[in-house]
Amino acid sequence: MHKVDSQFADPLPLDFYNRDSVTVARELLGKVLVRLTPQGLCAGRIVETEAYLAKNDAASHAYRGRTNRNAAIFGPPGRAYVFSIHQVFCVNAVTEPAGTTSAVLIRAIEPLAGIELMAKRRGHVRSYDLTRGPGKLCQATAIDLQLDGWDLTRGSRLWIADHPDARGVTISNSPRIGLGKAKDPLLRFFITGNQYVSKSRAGVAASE
DNA sequence: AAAACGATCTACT
DNA sequence: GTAGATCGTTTTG
Repeated sequence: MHKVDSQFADPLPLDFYNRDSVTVARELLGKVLVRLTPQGLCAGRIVETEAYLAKNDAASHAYRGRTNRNAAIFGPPGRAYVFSIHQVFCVNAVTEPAGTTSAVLIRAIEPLAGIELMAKRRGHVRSYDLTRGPGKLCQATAIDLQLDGWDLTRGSRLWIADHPDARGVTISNSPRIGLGKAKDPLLRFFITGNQYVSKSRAGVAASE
């Protein structure tokens, strides 16, 4: 088995996720998404997130009730919610206590480790396209439906850790992506100026 | 059983 | 900046 690089070894604890989605979405920026497979370890710094709220959030997958697909977001925090759409997968971190339906979508990461492996999975694309986008980062790190409901606090297969060189990040936010979402509150968060943040959707409201 | 719907991506101009 | 591909999941008849 591959030895986990000690700088990424400690998963964020349950308490980190057991808070409201907006707080978790903001604080996930700068953290490191870690994926361990038999092929090796991949890791990337989270640079873009999007919060989905428990109640009155028509954009949430849980808004119209529980189904087989969205069961994970009705469960406890600190788990992954993975779904497929348009031939790709997207990954969320479930937040707030079990029974609520909040989550944070991971929209982009900046590659830190296992870059060769990620590039192999993605095929030949320009470097900044490697993990810029929720579907792309899942392809690069081999996240699929097998990880739906996975416990992110276990520190195996898939987890999130502190950045080894913790430093302040400058955060901005902007409306959600997608049609009809323009009037939504500012629930998409990203690290200002990072090349792996979605282009053409630059932030509107600086904060922090 | 059929139809509709995207928390997307790529390839254009 | 936008059109079109594409398919698993959900909803409807």
